[in-house]
Amino acid sequence: MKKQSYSCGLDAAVDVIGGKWKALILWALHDGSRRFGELRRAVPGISEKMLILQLREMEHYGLVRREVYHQVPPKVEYSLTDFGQSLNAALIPLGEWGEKHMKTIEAIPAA
Amino acid sequence: MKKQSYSCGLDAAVDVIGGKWKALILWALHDGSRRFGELRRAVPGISEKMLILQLREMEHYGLVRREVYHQVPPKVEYSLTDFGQSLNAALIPLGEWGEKHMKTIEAIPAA
DNA sequence: TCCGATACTGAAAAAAAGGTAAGTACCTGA
DNA sequence: TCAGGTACTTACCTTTTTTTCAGTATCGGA
Repeated sequence: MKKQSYSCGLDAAVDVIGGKWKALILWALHDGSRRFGELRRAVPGISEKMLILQLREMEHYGLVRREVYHQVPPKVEYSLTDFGQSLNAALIPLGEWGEKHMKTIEAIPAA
Repeated sequence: MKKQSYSCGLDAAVDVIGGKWKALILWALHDGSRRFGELRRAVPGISEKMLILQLREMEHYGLVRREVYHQVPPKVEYSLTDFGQSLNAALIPLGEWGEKHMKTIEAIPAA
């Protein structure tokens, strides 16, 4: 999930949001901070394991900020950093493209 | 590489350009048609197998057009369809984001 | 005292993706 | 006759990614 050098900007960007879930998590965070459990519900189908794994990676990349509230029961809030927000903004056209062509894409047989 | 339904447009788009190579191939085709061998050289590090696999998938999705010239030695040209071009356009901001932050991304340790 | 909620962690297995290397067919030119 | 170029195909193997599922700690409330 990490190359040493990139052939172009898109290459680098794909490396960062690569995988099945990161883009969706980023998206789910676009309107403010969310707790772990909220995110799990916001990203349908994701397992707890994957959610944490991806969040940790995104935190490592500086896309996401993690804030722990020492309470019981525990509370952890995730939010986008400026870097994360800039990436999210760059993803908007792609999201719109997908929205526009979703019908077409869904109609394509899997095999 | 194909879900039944998508939770949002980005979800669908990521499904379409998912994987290590599709975005790069799309990119390599943005300025006109290319032959198989040209593409292989244009996308550094890709194996012939992966290139064909991805091209076939993209053809299947209607992103790429394949034209065979019955000559010897054989000649096959790949180019973007309008659909492919629209996707490519949606990827431009992402490419620019990657370009802009490439230094930052490269500086992040892999582990 | 036991249950539930929260946010995780770890091991193991399954599935998907990618890599390597060899082989195919065809004609051309040496 | 034989190597060379093109565009693949096939089989096999390794790596990476994702899933599954059980388990941890804490405290409040029934």
